[in-house]
Amino acid sequence: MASETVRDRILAAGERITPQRDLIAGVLETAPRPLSASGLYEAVARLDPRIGRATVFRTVAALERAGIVEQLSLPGERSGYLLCATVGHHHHLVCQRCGKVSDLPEETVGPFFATIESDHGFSVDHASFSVYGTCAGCSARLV
Amino acid sequence: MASETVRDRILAAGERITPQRDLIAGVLETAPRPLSASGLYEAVARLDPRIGRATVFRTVAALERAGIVEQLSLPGERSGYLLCATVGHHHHLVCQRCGKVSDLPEETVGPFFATIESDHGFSVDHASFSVYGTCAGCSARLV
DNA sequence: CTACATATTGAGAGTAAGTATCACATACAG
DNA sequence: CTGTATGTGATACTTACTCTCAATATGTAG
Ligand SMILES: [Zn+2]
Ligand SMILES: [Zn+2]
Ligand SMILES: [Zn+2]
Ligand SMILES: [Zn+2]
Repeated sequence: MASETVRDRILAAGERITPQRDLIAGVLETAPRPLSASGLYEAVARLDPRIGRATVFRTVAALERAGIVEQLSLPGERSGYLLCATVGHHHHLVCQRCGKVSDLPEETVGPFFATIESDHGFSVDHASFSVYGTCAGCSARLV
Repeated sequence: MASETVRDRILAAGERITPQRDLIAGVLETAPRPLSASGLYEAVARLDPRIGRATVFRTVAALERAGIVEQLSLPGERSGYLLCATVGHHHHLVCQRCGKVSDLPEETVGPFFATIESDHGFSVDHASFSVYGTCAGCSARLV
């Protein structure tokens, strides 16, 4: 089901489906946490060594265009590629203990942007950020 | 004065002062907007062509350790290096029209993090983000 | 002021991410 | 089924760092 959904989302975005895209989306879909460029390339190459490096990056770009993949980037760290269940641009909570990434819903972020607009006269077009910390599950386990 | 202040901040952080660090900090200090890796390196090399590439990056790292420089990074864009007046880790509003970067004060960000903690049980350690949009000055000019 | 331990520098090689090119292959609309 | 727009793989290239190491400079202790 999930696999079909990703396929559908790719098609719905007007992007073509190819075996390579299917495979790469599958790798991202089953990864428990964001994959680095090399991690993704290696995982893909393990399943099909014929896939070229460029295809991996082009596919990630296509999946980003389709709103299926988000790229996380943090200063001083390698960026990570992440397949998101949430449709459209959004933000993330990244647990530094278990690596789990959860989507930050609009209703949490909206009021923050509203504050920025009212307090600073700054009209927000776009933001891309991830918040790092400890998730509820890991906090519970630490008690 | 500002130059002395940066020097003092470097020393206060337990980092050594060298002519190269002084020069690089000066370039960052006078830049009207964040400099890319190559932009910074070229600007520095113009003032002293003997400075090595590695020294530029090592100096930026030292200035980051001293809390003087922040690195902005956004998926799909080259990262930018920025000398901040605000001491300590903080966040930025980046105007997409004039390039101006302003510091986002803690009182704007704090309640947002508090919401994340209360709504998601996620305890925030660290976040690094920049919000892109149009600053008050540019908005006024557009009326 | 001098000497010394320790940190920093510059040159240059090395690594990793990502892009460009182009001949060949394939998805999919008609 | 066919044609064309699009995607693919090999490979070379670019950009952004990082590493190494001998030479040098810094700041401190005497
Ligand atoms: Zn997501
Ligand atoms: Zn966790
Ligand atoms: Zn700042
Ligand atoms: Zn502006």
